Amino acid sequence: MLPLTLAVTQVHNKYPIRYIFASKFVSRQKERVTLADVAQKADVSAMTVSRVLNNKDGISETTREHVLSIMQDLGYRPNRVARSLATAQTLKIGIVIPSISSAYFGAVLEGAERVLWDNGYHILLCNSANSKKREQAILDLFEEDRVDGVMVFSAHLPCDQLTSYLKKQRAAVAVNCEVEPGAAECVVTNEMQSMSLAVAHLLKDGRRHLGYVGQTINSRTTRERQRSFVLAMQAAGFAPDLERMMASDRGSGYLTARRLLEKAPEIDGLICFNDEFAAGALRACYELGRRVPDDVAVIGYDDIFLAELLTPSLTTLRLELTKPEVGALAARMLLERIAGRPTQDRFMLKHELIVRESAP
Amino acid sequence: MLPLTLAVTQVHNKYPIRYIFASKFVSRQKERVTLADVAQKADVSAMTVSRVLNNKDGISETTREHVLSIMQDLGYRPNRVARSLATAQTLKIGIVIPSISSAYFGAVLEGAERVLWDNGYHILLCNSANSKKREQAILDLFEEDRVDGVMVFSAHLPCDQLTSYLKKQRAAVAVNCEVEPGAAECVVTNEMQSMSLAVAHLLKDGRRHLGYVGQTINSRTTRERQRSFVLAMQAAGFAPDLERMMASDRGSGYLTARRLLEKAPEIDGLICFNDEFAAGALRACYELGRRVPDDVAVIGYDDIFLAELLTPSLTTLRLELTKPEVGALAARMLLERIAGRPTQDRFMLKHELIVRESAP
DNA sequence: CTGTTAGCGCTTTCAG
DNA sequence: CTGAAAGCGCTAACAG
Repeated sequence: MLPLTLAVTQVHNKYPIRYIFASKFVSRQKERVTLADVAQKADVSAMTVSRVLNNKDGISETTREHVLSIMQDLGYRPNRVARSLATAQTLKIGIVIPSISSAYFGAVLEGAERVLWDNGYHILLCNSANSKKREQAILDLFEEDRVDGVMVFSAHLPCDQLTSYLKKQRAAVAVNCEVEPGAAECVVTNEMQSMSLAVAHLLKDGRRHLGYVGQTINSRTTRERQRSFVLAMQAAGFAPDLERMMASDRGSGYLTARRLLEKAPEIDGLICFNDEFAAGALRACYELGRRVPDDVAVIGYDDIFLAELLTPSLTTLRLELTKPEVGALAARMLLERIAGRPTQDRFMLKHELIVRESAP
Repeated sequence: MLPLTLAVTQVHNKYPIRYIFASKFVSRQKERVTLADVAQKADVSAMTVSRVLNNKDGISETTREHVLSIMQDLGYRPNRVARSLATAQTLKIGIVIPSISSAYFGAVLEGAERVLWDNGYHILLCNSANSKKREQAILDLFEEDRVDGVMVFSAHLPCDQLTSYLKKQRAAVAVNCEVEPGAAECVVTNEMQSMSLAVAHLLKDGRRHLGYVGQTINSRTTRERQRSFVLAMQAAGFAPDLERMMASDRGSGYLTARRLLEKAPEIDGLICFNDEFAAGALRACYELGRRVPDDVAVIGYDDIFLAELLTPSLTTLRLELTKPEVGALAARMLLERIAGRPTQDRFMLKHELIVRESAP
């Protein structure tokens, strides 16, 4: 399509490490001013420049000013790569996320980024694209990058594997993952509590035929949410009715809801894995001539930005923390751990029900 | 709120570089197997190990197998920091994005990540949070990180400053930014073309009182889209009517549309900066009792995932490339440039009008 | 086919 | 208060 051919790069999988041999035709690093250049021009030792750079005590004010002005003149920028090698600290955090483009993870990431940036850390971001293999490859590479810590969101790796990968890292925080305690700090949502809220809300309204529009992607949240639906229904005295549960992958909330409603037309209440699925469900109801909320009530999860703008506006389960706050919390926990201070190692977050038009 | 106190870190702004002095109480790097360890155990020189690692020719099969097995045994992972220092290549790309959580940028980012990962590059991601100061700080830090290239999306820095920052980088691609040619490759949208499509579509429908719901955030796209609206209206023979244009920042598309409709009730067609704004406009129409599209037609930009799920489904301007494709294109251009092969240095992308219910 | 030497640009450590 | 020497873990450039 595009007039671009790429440098040939090869991935060698026989290696214990995933190693990519990049093209040789790479332009060399630009010539850059080094600390030694500054030292020479300022007529002091490299160490003096280094001390000024790191704001160490025991430097006379005159020398300091002098060195600083030379740094200015030369447009000196310290080389963090060299610095990292010498100090065994990279000031980088590796983040693994199942999907960058999801509204949910994007918002969480934003909160984490803010906290990390404010504390001098940079983010190395990788998208696992909902693949276990890639999660493993990414975590391995983070080890090679010698990141100071990693954050994992909604991992697909099973508990034992994830645990062993995280143990190899300097510090780790897992958000909505299953990990053995000790391997990483952990932020998780209380899925049973939230699902109970939703189910109770629909039942108290006199609805009796609830359906669940789930997601198939393999993660703690998808599993727990589905399991909780069954449990909550049972707790309310209903036999689990698998006919009224249907799951599919991202993007097909609309189709799934539509098939579900066609298969089980008696359904009068739908709980959807997230707000995007719920939006699809609203559309499906509309097309099938089912009025919302009169015929079918719809509840989503996450309270995304558009939830209150939909018509009817969406009743949804909102986390007690905003999504950026969740990211920020996880980031703060990671920083604590990097600093060697142990913190509470498991945060459990609740949802609250935001009642709007789709399920009053 | 949370039982967490942070390691005290300070940002010193008097320095020419933004330098953060992190806490001293940082846990040291885990003891790790080095290349020298492997060499010793395998009873070969470091260079032999290095050659095996890099898949160089001129190694006997036996030695290679032997070294590989020792690497396995020891669980060796090469240190990319050291490698970067020695080779002056980091295999990292710095990305500056105005907002991670926006559906638009998230999708673009995802495409870029995929291409970069496939070619062995990692992403250093920073959120400029729509701040010029932060953009500058980020670009400075990318220089210190010695990234192999940078990608900038919808920068806020004015053309001349952005140009000078990008010139200092090894390679750069700017997406929807104004940059002097040569400083960076560039992918931009043709705003005049797209706005003309939208305006023509509404006018041919007999509508005469068009309004524009804009965004105030300072970027090429916001400026161009607004300017194009005026120009397109003039070209169609209407005097520019500033009364029918209103802009606000992110999140308040609903409010802006509402105020606009109250101020200029004769409006029968709205063009909105993006689909989220358009969703707000739909809601505003609903609340004001204006039927869409009968009383007011609404057009958005981007064709986000939810656009066709809204009721009425949204007529919108979709780029000829999907958002991930835009990211992927930009990433490929960057890789070409890193490889030293010059490519076309400006891509101009068109929009097409996706006609749905909100403006048939 | 394999080894030796000398850095990459910074910081740690020890002297003065 | 400042400097000299050694090294972080790897690779480039020569030898052999």
